[in-house]
Amino acid sequence: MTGTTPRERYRAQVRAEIKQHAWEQLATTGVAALSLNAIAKQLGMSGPALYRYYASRDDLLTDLIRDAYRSLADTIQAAGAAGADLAGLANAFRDWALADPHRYFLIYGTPVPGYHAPDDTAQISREIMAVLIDVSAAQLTSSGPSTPFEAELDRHRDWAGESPAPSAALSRALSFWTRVHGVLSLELAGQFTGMDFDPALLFADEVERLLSR
Amino acid sequence: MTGTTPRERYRAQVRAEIKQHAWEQLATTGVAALSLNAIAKQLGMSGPALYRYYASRDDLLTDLIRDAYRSLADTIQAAGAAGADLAGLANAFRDWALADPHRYFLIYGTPVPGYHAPDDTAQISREIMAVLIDVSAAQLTSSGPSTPFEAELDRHRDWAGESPAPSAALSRALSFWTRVHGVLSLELAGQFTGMDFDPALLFADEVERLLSR
DNA sequence: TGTACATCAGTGAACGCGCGTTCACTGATGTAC
DNA sequence: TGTACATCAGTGAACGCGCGTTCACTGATGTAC
Repeated sequence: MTGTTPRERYRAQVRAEIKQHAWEQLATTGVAALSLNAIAKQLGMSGPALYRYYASRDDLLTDLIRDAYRSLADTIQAAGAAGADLAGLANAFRDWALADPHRYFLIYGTPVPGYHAPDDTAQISREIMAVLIDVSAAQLTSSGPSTPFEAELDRHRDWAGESPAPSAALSRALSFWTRVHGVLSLELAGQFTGMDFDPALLFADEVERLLSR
Repeated sequence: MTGTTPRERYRAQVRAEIKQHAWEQLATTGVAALSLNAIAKQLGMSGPALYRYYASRDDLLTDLIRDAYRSLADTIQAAGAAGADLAGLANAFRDWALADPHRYFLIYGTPVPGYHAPDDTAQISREIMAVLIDVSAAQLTSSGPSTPFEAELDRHRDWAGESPAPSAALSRALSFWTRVHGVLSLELAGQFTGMDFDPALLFADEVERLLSR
């Protein structure tokens, strides 16, 4: 902490309050209806006052998205550092998503035409992927027969950075991501409503099959 | 066709034009910005004129959603009737989604708080699921060891209707759905941007592993 | 085939709303000497 | 410790916009005799 003045602390606190109300609004009315004026009203302030804290509506939205990414990356990295295997990572993922579905959809939901996510989220995305790859690599037992997709990954693996992981690990990390997202996003969207099985079991099933292949 | 009068034909045609422009607007500005006034302007009509064709904005949106569901169900049923196996169904799914990503997200995307899909879409959803279950059952070779999730499905299978399919088929149909959606939705949302592998191979890989388990 | 009437598509004005954002201003808080 | 000044949070008025929706009306199209 560089010497924080009272004013700086106050600013940070108000920004936090704005964000908190923004999340509530996101949950009740959706991302499209996120409104600076409405937040100001909830805070008991006039609309223009918020412009002391955010340059525009998009600026606030960007901050929310960045926070969501950062929070997810921290969660996954913590699980990885604690020695979690793929099943453990999956559970961390799921718990994080269930804790706040709107935050999950802010990252992985329907893209909003015209809105471009800030560049640094791509970096955070790679951080998450790096953990998935590491844990996948550690959990690989036999190399097994290489698939067409793994051959493809041998040719296109720049996105994995300098990772020395075999393409089987990259392939498994991608499968992990898509399977976790597949079950989670349908569950959070309520697509299983009316089928009263426990989504957690379907989720666990999908993750478990990542290994036995 | 019950005797269609010229007026009825005209009405149907204008409704179709409205929907067509609605889809274009959906693609360029997103579902939240779908606006009757804007569509009217594109059609060269005044705003209130559209109320001859749709009772409200939600009414139009509901019609779009219903059409999207119906189109997907028709596609899947046609593939099933043509004797497609799971890989064939998956390709039909993917082709349909790639043909119009916004239509896909209208069904499977981030739910809009406060908006409730029309009841008959649930029925169409079951039609789709019925095809997945049938094809899964036909393609089952050995019953194999029952999983915890299949045991769960033995207890909760009302959603599958009167289907005589074994729970292994239900389980496989659900895996099919979540895997297909997992890869497809991330691909369509542009989450693979920057990783230049071919998403089709990842997709095929995930579907293929449904069988070898 | 022609006339009288009913139906219905489309218009323009209007209402009330909330939005993002700008601007000139007030009043409180912090800083420098 | 006190005074002079700079900084900055917040206000209220205002602008322009587009939205969904209602309403009374015009004019064209179809129907019945």
